[in-house]
Amino acid sequence: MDLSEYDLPFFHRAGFRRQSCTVCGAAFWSLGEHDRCQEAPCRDYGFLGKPLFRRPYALREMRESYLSFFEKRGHTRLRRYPTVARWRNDVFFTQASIYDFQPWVTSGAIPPPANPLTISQPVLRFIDLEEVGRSGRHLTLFEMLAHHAFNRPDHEVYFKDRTAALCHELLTEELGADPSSITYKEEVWEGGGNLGPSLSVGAQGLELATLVFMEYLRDGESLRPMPLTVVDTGYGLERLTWASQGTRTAYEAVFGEEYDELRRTFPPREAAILIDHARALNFLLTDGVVPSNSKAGYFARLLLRRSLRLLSKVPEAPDLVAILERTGREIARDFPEIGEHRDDLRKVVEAERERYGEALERARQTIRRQEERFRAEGLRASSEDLLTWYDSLGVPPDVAVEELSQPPAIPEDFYAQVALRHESEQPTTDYVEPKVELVPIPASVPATEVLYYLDPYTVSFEAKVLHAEGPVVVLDRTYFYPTGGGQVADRGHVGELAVVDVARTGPWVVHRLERPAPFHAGERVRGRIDPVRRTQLMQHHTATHLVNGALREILGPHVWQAGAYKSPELARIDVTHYRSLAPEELRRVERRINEIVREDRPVKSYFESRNEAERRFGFGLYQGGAVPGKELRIVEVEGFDVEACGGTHCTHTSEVGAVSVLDVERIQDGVLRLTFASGERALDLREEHEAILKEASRRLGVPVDRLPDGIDRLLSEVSESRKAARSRERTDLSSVAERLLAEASATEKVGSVTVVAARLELDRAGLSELSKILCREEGRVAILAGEKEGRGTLFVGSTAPGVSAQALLEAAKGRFQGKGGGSPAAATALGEPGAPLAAALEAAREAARAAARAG
RNA sequence: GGGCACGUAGAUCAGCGGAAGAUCGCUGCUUUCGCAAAGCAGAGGUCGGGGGUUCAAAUCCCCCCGUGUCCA
Repeated sequence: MDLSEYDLPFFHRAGFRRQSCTVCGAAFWSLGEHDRCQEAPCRDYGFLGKPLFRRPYALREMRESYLSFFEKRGHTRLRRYPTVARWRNDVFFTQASIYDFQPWVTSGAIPPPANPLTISQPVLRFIDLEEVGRSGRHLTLFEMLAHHAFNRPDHEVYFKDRTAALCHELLTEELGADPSSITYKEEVWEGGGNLGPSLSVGAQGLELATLVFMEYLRDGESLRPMPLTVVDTGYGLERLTWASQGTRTAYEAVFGEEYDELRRTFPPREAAILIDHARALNFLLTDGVVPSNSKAGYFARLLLRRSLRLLSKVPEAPDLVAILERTGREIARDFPEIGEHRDDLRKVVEAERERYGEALERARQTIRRQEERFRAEGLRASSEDLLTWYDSLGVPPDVAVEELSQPPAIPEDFYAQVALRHESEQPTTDYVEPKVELVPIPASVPATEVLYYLDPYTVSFEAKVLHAEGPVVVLDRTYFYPTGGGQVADRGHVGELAVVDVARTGPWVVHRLERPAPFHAGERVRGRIDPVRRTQLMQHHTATHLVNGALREILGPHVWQAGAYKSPELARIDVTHYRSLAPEELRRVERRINEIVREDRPVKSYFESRNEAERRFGFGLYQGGAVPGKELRIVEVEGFDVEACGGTHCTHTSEVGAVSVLDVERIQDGVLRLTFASGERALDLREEHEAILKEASRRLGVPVDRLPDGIDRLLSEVSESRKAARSRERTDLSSVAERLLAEASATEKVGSVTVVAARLELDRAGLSELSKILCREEGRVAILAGEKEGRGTLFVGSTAPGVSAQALLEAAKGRFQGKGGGSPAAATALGEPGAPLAAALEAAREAARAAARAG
């Protein structure tokens, strides 16, 4: 990064001097004289006991000062975005305020909701988990105070100079920090293919903020300027608060009384972890994360289980739910949505607590059994076993040790060793939906006017061709709905050509035709949309909202949409829920959906300002993910369900027709998938299912309503007859056995041993069964030969002491080129085709005689 | 998304290349006025599903399904 990037007029105006840190070597700007930058680890904390600012601020006060400071300076204050980044698939959580605007706003695809803007965004940093409670300053969740500006070539808001000036004004004039104590360290920021200069703002050993200026696109080795430059600032609310109070750790400053209360029962580190996790969990659970074993849910589980472990170690510890609610009430003063669904949150936590208990109990049993086995072999559990048990059973090492009579030492770096185990794992790259290849549209082509929101029932329209290249056509206006929001694209015709796909790219709606288009720019064409398909898509999309609404109503507000798909044939929705759906619950959901359908409620679709919509409907709007932009398209099923949604919808619930839920599966721990159909398709499927039932009933000769009984009867008949066949077979073999024992040619006594040898028409299994019957008594040797497809089988069984079936087989198998083996009790071999089976039988018999005489 | 573990009788699990087992529960008998208990006897298994290797697979290999867990 070029030096001039940091050489801001503001620094010169205000009298800053560029210096360099003798410890880390970085260059920084300051009004004061410093031999090192004012950030850890280059210098120690200087504000402990000597607050950095004019006066102590509570967390709330600090947030308010910041936001109103920027409001007064022309910024629009935004409400927080969810902590779960549903609108992105590269991360699970919102890890910085700029995440709220990536990728659509930062790429320039969509205008920002306000410009410039300021926000306090709760963000999660699981990377710091181990530092929580230890460093005194790390938190799993913290609020990133930020102001952002998005500069287009035609509209420059502000960039580096004003950002630095605002920062300095805030810290010194507004908050009252000593101007000479602050250092602005030069750094380079890079992420997501973008990069730019940044300034790290430190004072008295604490990093207070980072001012990032996204300016370049990385293109291999070279840099290209971004069309849109972005001011991305981030101030740590908790750090500013801490610095203003100068308490020993950030936890005292941030959590105040709540922390003190926990300190009465727990050591500082544990108290900090508990309260930190409680805060993070309140946000996570409110934003719709359900604890599970993968993805975002895993992190909620991690926090819950860590908390439960800590609490279980102290008998007089308060209940986890109580801690969560206490913390939740405090947060709700600033974020009212937290704690709106306290009962629901409790259910989720209780479910997880129960599952953890079960998992631990199972694991304990496994460990106990394992240890018994070790003991039997004269071994003992190693620390390696502790790792394996943690990895595969989820038992923390201290719990595992409780179960062992001779426990190994728990390694100091236990969790580092766990990490080591996972180091070599290579995540397979996600399957990426192949994109329809689209010819790039020249920038000179004007934007398409989107009409499908005006009236979803219009299926025929006139438009002007703006651009046609190969099979691709862009019109000045269109009613064709492009793929989006889980709804597949419309089909139909433009002119005489069939439309095979419709996609949105930038400001255009692109129609892809079955073959190259004969159109030329300026020509007027008629667009016709396949009305049946469109109707089914509308029904399925509206039905999806009904299903979602009913699930939230019946199961609780922890239910969030985790994905959806609507085709003309079927629709499905994935939702978060902490266990599988009971048949009774499913029935209630289905009934409720169809009740709403019958009530013929209006379904209103309209645009509304984001702030107003959020105020009226809350965060539940973002079922399909947070949608950027000043305006949201709201789809409201009156009195039942409201979502921000871009799809085409029916205008009354009765148009949806009967909704039939076809299947519920647990596609992942914590996520259910419901597949359903509505309208005509639901009837089709009902008919298909009925036809299948009727056919089954016909074939079974049982009325439809008695099918289950009929199947039961059939199954038990099968099992009865199987048993009967087996017992008949045994009886038959028993009589064969008796016959053989009575026949002098087959049976002979050699000392105390009875040797039975015979050739039979039996396969290997038959020979084995017969041998078993013959060998029910002690002192028997059975030598049985059978033949199948020209290959002889020899089976030897023995209960005679000193006569090994295996040895007899060994003596005989060479005679018929047999391959095989076995145990002293039973052995068998298969010969080559045509090899002399009789000779092998005789050899075995001879060997048996010899062995019996010897024994 | 990936790693690891697990899936065997109604339940909990053992067996981990050579003839499917234990404990509890269940049924019957003995005993008892009856119950509990005890003793004896017995029923109960496509060893998750599908391929493969082998003379032989619950056991080894591959794929799939399900469950648990750890990691992102």
